[in-house]
Amino acid sequence: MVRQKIEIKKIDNLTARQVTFSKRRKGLFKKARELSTLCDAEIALIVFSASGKLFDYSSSSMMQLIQRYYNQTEKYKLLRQPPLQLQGSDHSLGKLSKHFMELSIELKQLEGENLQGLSLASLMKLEKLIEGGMSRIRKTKNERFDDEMRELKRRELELMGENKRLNTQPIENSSKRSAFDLGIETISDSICSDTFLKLGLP
Amino acid sequence: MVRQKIEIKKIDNLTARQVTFSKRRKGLFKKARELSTLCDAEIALIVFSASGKLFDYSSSSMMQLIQRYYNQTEKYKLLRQPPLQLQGSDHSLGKLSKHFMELSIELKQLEGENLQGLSLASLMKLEKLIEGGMSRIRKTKNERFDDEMRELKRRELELMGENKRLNTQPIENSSKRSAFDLGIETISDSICSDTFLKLGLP
DNA sequence: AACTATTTATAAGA
DNA sequence: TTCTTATAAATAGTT
Repeated sequence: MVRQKIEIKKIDNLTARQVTFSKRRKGLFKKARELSTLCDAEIALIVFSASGKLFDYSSSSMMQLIQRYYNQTEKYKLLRQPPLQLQGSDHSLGKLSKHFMELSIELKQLEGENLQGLSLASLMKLEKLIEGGMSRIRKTKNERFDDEMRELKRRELELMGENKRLNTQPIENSSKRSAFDLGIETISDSICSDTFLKLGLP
Repeated sequence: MVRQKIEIKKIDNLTARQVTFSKRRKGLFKKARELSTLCDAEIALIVFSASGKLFDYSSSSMMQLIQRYYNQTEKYKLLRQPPLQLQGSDHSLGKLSKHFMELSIELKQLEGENLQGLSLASLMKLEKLIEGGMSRIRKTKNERFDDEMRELKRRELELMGENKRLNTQPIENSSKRSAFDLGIETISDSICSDTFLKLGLP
């Protein structure tokens, strides 16, 4: 950009790279401060050098800014992800259940960043607290799972019965059978892709 | 800075401020990208406009970068403040950490009544959500535990060294030695009752 | 760390 | 918003 225009790609020479890093970093931080002051913007800037040294600036509290960032992006994600209640059967989510979901999402947002501030004792308490909630979630989940299973079994029997009945009456029944298969596939699908895949499971 | 040099203070005129924000923001992000490319640096940049709109850039994953930032700053904190003030549990909780605690308590209160309204898929999602938080809690807890352990070991060695030194000087050392023993007992105590017994560790 | 020739960024105007 | 342009600021290469 000066004396001779340079190409924007990694600078090969180590010394030159370090010098440029130092100069441009200073420039970048200055620009960040200026933008914040001039335009009343909130800015967080984190820079790690290639050697791992940390440089940072934030116009106010780094914690608050990052929190605000999470809130925004998480809200956005929630909006664009037609969140699974729709495809399944639960239009029945009450207000409190929704609140519950929101809470756990907020929980998710919080732990990554704020855990660092907690003491060992606090972390242990937290673990116990959440363990308790978790066990009840698992219990309810398993009950619900049993319910689903029973329902599937029941439908299977029902369909098999129907199938048999149709077979005794020699009228085209292949379409009926494929309808059954489709039904099962849809349910498996909603468990697998929605729960396991989307959320990154074992 | 052009046509006429400007002073770095909040621009009064709203329109001018918005225009400048747009221009300088573009410039700032460009500089950030260039620095990252040229010097192999890791950069995270978060900008909120005065009106609350979010703009962000990160040379790799924002999450990873922020996590790395926390790790660094936490290490720094550990170095400056000799910890061990953990038994009188959480006076050290920041606002957000407190919020986290409150949330998990609310979570605990809620599940009893509201879990019933959730579908299997929702419950599974919830489980994963909380499991993720939990694993991070455990990870952080273990790191914290290691830190404390190391610090205790270091102090133990220090005291043993001092003790030896005092024993070689044959001036009334019996009182000194008992002081040493007392010190160790206090430390063991804090490990046993506070950490292992109270909260049930591996 | 300084210098300086150029490039780049940008304030003001259109 | 976008462009133009005069000028301030940043900086690559050099010392």
